[in-house]
Amino acid sequence: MARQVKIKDIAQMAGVSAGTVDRILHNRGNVSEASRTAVERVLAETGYRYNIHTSAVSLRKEYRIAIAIPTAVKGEYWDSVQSGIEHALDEYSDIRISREYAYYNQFDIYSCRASFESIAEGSPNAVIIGPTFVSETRSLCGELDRKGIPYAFVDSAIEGLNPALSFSCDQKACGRTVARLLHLTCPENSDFAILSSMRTGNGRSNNSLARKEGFTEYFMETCPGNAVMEAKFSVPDPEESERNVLNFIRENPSVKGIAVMNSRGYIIADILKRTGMEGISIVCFDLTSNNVRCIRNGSISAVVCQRPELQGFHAVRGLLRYLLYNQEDERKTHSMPVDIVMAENLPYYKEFLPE
Amino acid sequence: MARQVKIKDIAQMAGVSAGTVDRILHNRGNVSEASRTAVERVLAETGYRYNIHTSAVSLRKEYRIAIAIPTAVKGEYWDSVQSGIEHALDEYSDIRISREYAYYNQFDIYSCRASFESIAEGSPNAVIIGPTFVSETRSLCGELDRKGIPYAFVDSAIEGLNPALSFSCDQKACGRTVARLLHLTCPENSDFAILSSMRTGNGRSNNSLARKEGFTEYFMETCPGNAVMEAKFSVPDPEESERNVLNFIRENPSVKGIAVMNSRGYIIADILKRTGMEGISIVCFDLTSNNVRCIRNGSISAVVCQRPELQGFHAVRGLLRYLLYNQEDERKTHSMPVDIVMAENLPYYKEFLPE
DNA sequence: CTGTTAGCGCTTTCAT
DNA sequence: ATGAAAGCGCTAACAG
Repeated sequence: MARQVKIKDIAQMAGVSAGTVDRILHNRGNVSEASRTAVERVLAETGYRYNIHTSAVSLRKEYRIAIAIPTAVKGEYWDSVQSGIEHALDEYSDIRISREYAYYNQFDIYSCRASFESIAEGSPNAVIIGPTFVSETRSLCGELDRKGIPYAFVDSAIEGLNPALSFSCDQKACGRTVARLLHLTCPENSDFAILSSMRTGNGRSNNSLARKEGFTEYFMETCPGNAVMEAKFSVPDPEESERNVLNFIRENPSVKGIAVMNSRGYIIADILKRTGMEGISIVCFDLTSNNVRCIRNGSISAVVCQRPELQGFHAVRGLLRYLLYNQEDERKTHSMPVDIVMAENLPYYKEFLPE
Repeated sequence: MARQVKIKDIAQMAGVSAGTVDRILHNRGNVSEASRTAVERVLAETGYRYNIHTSAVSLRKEYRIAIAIPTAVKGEYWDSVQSGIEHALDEYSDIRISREYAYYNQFDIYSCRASFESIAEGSPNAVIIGPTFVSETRSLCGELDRKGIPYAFVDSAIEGLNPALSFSCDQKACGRTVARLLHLTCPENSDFAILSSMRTGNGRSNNSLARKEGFTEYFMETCPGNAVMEAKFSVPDPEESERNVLNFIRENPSVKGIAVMNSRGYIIADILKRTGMEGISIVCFDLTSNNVRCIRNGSISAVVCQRPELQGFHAVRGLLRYLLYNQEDERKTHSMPVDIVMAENLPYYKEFLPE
């Protein structure tokens, strides 16, 4: 069961005091080279791991963790991430942690800039970032690196930065999975289409790009004969969306499967449902409440999910471990599972069990 | 952030001592009705929740937890359950816990009886049970109830018993999900078959029954025109299996989809692969290493999983909370998510992230 | 029945 | 640079 050896034992074995061992364990300096090596040898020999609980008890510090993510709209993607964060905060509520959300509008680079600046000013102990805008993220992370504040990415990662932790799915694999599901849910010899929502801002769509890549790759390998088209719709302008979508479908009657590379599948599903179009399968991302509704009413065939809640949970958990125990040696980049949800398994889909 | 209020505060507010509050918190008796009500009022008012860490620190007790499950063969179902258990033991290694496995042969009721009897004799602090044989489980649980030892079920639950916790999937929903996947992966107008492995013992097949029910229900609702047949094969006798399976397929060429209501899909997949039969889709349960291999080589279309690892993990976690904090008020019966795994999302399928 | 008290193992001053 | 000692909040044994 390990954990029999305690700091006092280590101290005794190394011929120093508990205080010294603690200083070494936490790289707190003020130790002679001699003590350090002696203690480190004993540490290694005994495989010592210290007790989280007692540590947490005496560590009276309050940690402030800042969270910079797109505004969490109830029932949508970032809301799940936030639930995961809150869930973790609750699970670890015996450690004094305060959280501070700095939401930003994911379509507005200025709001992002403002949010990120406020974060840097607050000098929190750790930061969770949902990185939408690349350059903004870069400058925030630079600032944090300078201050020695650890940060974690959720949902996606920005290249060339050095987060303590990062969580995301292999987006190409997600795209392939969407392709497979669409392929399965359409009659043979269908053509397929990717419907993209036009973004107001320049956005990232980093994720969407990789998803498209995986998607088209799948069809090229599997049935190169079937066409994969592409069309656009607009989230803020429903009437225009409806016109565009219906036109596209009328002009391309061979298209029996539509992929939406984000969570907006319900918009298309609702249009088709409302206008009585049938026999077109829709697959998209994320179990938002709108998509749940559409899976239930049969207008969406399946959804691919990336455990947003678990990502939020583990971001907090990981940062805490980092702060409390200097456990930065762990694997930093976590590739989340890609979940498939359809009507049959929807009722049981949960990322958490307890509570 | 809660957790500012401590026992001493409660004690003061209720006009008693910390000891009394502790007694009340843990139903340890020896308290006057007056104190009890006073303290309980303050407790409710303040929303007090005590600190897990400090509690764990002073609670020096060693907990012994016994585990009675079918033998965990590497790479198979119960091995995953066991990983989850070990994972939890590791996560909570700051609490002194010792585990004792009492494996049994899930096809041999006598070995089960022996295992269960050894459990009862050991008087552990808590027990995790993989309940295969109904009457054996009943008598073990009766014994445990008598001794006041809490127990948790994993994988399935036996009716009429009173576990502190129980984890399982809605097996009917699993069956429907298998049906859906098979339906999707077969050409139109296929017929379908359930291949059942003949059991040596009388076994439970409680789970299989519910799975079949969901499966046939799906096809009755969705395409009553297509036949759903049934055939048998034998796990211990591969040659007989091969004869049976091949005969069945030759006699029923319209069958393009085969469901196996347990983890033995790879047996059928291997037979078809070896004999060069193509165009038959197989869907079964559980991500065992054999099934992983078959998904990779394309001989199994999809697999339905029930988070065995997470079940094991939460069984330990829940029992510990029960033991340490008397948190028996929680929801007892947990319905696990039903996961769908196919080639595209297989590489990322994990039940755990950390470590 | 109840209050008091001595730890649990770790962290953190504070002297030295 | 290092040891001694107090204290984190909770539990359990003991005295009353």
